[in-house]
Amino acid sequence: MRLVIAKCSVDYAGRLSAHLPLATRLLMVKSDGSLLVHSDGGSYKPLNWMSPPCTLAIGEPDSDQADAGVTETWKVTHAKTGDMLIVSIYEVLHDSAHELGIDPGLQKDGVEAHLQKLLAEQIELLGDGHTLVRREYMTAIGPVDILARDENGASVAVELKRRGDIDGVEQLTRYLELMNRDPHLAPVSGVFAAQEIKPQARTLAEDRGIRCLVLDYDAMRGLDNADGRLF
Amino acid sequence: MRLVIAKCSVDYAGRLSAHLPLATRLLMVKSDGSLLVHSDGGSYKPLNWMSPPCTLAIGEPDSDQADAGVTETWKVTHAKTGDMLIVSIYEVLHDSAHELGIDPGLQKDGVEAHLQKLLAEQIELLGDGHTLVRREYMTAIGPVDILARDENGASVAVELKRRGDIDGVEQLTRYLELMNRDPHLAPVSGVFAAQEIKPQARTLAEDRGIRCLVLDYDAMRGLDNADGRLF
DNA sequence: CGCTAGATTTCGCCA
DNA sequence: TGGCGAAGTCTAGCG
Repeated sequence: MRLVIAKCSVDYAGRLSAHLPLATRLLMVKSDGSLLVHSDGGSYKPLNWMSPPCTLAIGEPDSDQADAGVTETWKVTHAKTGDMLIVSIYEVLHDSAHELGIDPGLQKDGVEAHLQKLLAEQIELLGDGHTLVRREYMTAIGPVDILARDENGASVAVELKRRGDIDGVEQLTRYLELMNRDPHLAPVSGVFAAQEIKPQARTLAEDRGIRCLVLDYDAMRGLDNADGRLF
Repeated sequence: MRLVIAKCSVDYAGRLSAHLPLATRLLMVKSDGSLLVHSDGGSYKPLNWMSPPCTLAIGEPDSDQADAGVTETWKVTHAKTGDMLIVSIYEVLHDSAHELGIDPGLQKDGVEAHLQKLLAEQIELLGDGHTLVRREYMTAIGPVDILARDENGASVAVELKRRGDIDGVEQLTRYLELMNRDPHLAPVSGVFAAQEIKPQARTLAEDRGIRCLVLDYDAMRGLDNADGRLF
């Protein structure tokens, strides 16, 4: 990665035309040739950029540009789309290159995983007297998100989704069918829990005797995090 | 703006939880306190970030972290939402600060607006003998991009898009349905004009008797702008 | 100030 | 690989 702080103007011609007047900016050249033009504010979005795959060609200014004070021009082209980004550099204030290597990438703790953890901790959200048996309860056709017991000790299988769609109801139905054949577990009732449950999914679930539970993620997180669990 | 290249790991807790394993990355601290964590690839989107308004606090690692090799910790908090970004720095490879000043900002030449202007000027692109009635012709359900007349004086409604998708065809269909109920206008034919028309959209449009017109933006701009404003 | 629609959106999933 | 939907979306216009 190469970092250049320079007084420059920028022109983009591609899906639209855009122009950045002369100012001091950060030019970030990534190892794939892509270029980001950042100002010292705003959001994470650059003022202008070129996405990979693209190629950077550094050239001399023509006489007109040289007269105007341009010392070098960067031309970034996207081979496929023909998009073009032209940076006219007037003064370089900083220039450094760095070897970063390949990034292992972001690990997102998906909302579903987090919801599962939170619901396991707040199992009473299923109803008074409910107790957790275990998360990821294994069955022959895959893990049930949460297995619990209700106030009478009867088994409750919970399928968790961020968005409750018909697929999730079908999935839970299969688990319930299987688990209800196991005399150690039966009778097993089902709870379909999600931040948002689609009307079709709710209709299908209730038709099959599966209870629907809409979860308030923020509230659950707030409860869990009131004492500052993470840091 | 402060630029730091460092071996670091990053944790984010806010609307979601995310973790970046130890690797060398660019940390960009903008003058509004916001932080961007960039890798040497990908798109313009940072691996992780904190949007302004937020505050950066640099602190010492605790003993556990120090044992693990952490030399300093950055804690960026968003006062309003409570979002938190924690950067654990293991080694600083580069550190520089730069005064950039306020950026004058991007000047965009919008494409759809520009296309509309260009097509209005080059209305004969619709076909020989076509004449412009007006741009943004108002109807009860919104403005039609361009209303024209064909060589026989019959009304032509034009829907303009940068990329022609099914939505645009639906939109034009609604306009046509409405306008064809107006005896002053009927019969109104439709033209779906875009720089690029998706096959599905073309099929739908032609099935409804709507003509498709692919526009060559560069050629249109070239005609309009023969003196070459940009390059 | 909240809502809405567009974005040079980008990103990820799934068919 | 293309289409579709979500995003820690961001951003600008408008009521």
